[in-house]
Amino acid sequence: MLEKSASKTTGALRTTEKRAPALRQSSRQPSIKDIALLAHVSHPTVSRALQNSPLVSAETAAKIRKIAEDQGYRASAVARGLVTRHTRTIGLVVTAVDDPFAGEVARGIETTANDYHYAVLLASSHADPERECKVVEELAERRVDGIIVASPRLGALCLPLLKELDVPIVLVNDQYPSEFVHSVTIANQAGMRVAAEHLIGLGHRRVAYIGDRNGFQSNTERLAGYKAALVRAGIGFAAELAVEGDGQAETAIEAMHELLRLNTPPTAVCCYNDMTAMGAMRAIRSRGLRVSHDVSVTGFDDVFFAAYLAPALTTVRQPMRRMGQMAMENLFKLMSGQESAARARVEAELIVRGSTGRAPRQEGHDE
Amino acid sequence: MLEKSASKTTGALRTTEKRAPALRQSSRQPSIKDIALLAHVSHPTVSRALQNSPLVSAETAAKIRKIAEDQGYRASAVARGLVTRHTRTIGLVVTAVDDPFAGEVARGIETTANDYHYAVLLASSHADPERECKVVEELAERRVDGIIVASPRLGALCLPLLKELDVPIVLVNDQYPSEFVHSVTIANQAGMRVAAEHLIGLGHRRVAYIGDRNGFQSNTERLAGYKAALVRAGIGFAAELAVEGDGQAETAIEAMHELLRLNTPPTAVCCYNDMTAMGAMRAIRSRGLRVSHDVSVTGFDDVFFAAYLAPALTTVRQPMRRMGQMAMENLFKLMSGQESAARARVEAELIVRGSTGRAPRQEGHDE
DNA sequence: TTGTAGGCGTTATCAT
DNA sequence: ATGATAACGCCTACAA
Repeated sequence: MLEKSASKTTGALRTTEKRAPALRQSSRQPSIKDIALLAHVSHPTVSRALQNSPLVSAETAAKIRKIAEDQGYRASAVARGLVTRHTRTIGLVVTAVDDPFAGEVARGIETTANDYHYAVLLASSHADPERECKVVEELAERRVDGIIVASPRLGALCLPLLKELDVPIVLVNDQYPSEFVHSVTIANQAGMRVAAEHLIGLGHRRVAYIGDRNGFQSNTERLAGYKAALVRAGIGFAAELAVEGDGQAETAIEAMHELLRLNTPPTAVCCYNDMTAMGAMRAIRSRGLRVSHDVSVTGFDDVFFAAYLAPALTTVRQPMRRMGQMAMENLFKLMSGQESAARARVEAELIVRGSTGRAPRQEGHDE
Repeated sequence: MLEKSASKTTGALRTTEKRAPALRQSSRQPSIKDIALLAHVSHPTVSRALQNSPLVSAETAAKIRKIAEDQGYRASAVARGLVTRHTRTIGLVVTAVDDPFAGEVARGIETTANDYHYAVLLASSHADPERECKVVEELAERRVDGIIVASPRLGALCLPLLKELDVPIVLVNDQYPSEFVHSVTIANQAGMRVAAEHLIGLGHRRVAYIGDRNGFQSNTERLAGYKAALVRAGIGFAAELAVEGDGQAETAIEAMHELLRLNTPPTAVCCYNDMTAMGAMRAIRSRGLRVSHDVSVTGFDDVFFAAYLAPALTTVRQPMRRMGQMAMENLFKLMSGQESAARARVEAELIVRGSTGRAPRQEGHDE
């Protein structure tokens, strides 16, 4: 019968959730009709006047607007949305609001959305694919005009849902390879390869990688870039040098310690992102080693604090705000029926700072 | 006539904004009536079935739900909002999404809101009071059930608007002193005083302050706490030691340089927040001085990266997520008519780390 | 230039 | 247990 989860229906959900207390009914806001009554005109006339329609005489328009303002009239976007069939609202799904990457992307999106008088409905998935589906469904119920998903693990779970939804969707920086998905991505592989090559150029031969185990597409690509650089340099890939974190600083600490406990520890490490790099740097210091002098570190993203770390972090910059802006602009195109949008790709740029330096004299050389 | 800005009316705005391209009308989503037709029942019955009302027989309910799911039916929150008069949406106003403080508060809010099946509409003011009013108005039009304003400069501009709005509002960490405003704040003054006392206890006599010129209430209070500590220690307040940034790292660099150029530069500095402290630390290093050894630094907030700076930042911790949660819970109370909420106050806690140390031997002692 | 009459997709209030 | 009917506040014909 294929209906494994009948309880997952719309209405069913609501009853299982915590219930907020009953809402007080505040004294109703004035409606278009109230204004019409006061102005001795019909409701549509009020509607027209407030929309600056040329179909209403200047004087009546002025009178109406005056009354509307006096009454503190504020058109109901929900009523308007019901009839116009669009809400001038887009949904933004992020893994966590307080992630610096997501924050900057969100800023680009929000700013652009606002320029067009759109509002942003925020939802976090906390890297839980099930929850991600839930919030997307939620957004659909609220009839958002479009959705942007930033840095999700867009599991197989969600794909059919998204296809069924027929709401325009743009993905930022992590697309599940599929035709119908529009996305803005960065050159993950090339970016990480450049970072690794930079280290190799500094004489490093034992270069490690701390990844993200959440299964993001971006991690797969960055890891590939790292490997490519090693292989190309004739160094080859050593499995013991590729460990996994979760994109958070704290987890990276343990991952870095693990690397430093190896018989032949790395002299450099490429990190999935800046948060990871920050954790790695801390682990390095906590062992009495010096970042750059003893172990070089690279990050990815170039979040705002990267330049303020000591030493400042060498990292692969993503133009995050710009990517947010592009995502929003692509979404606008999609919403207006231009299927052209498709994939946009931005280039990554290596920013060399103090966290990377020449490889130290090797004492315990392997072989 | 008191209508200084007739053009500020609702409808008028929209025409001056950039216009997004016309939206395509996607093939309509199934409505409750469509389902009713297929199930050979009336619309209200469908509505009831989908809400798990006991007023509908188990079999019809099952049949209806099956059809609804097959059709990919998704109840329209906008239609529901029109009749129920609440949208299960709250508005969140922040100065900037990508600010780490705002981000963590937002996370607390979002998580709590979601527990109650509420959604969050995001709006940033970018510290522009005019824009702040605009977004609040915008939120009102969208008929949010409540509003949380985090760290705004709630100028006089907004106050009358907020009062008129009759939407429940909770402020986080920056309240304009007024009776009708509900807020969650931290003990700004006490917190900063403890930080300053910590430095004084370490032997520092030249203690500076880098504030925030945006005119936040929190800055006024923190500055007062700083002064109080100095006065109480018999050191007294020196105007030249109190300079202003804007809460961002970059501006703090210049502010710190200014302090270090003084004839008798400070040996310690209290910063308005962690971002400011981060900038100050960078300025200190760029002059060849060492943080802690030469100049001690304290922050405020304890954002996630504070512990990862080198040296780790001594700072006054705000339980940001918790504050977000409290704000949301207070808002729920307000929305349910309990006027009790009022002000909630949380305590600040000094977290001592490596960025503060004993005052250096003073060479050029004044007097 | 303005008014009248519908309808958007729900929930709510009556009936039956 | 179910079905008519009427809102909710706005917009959009179409008619005057």
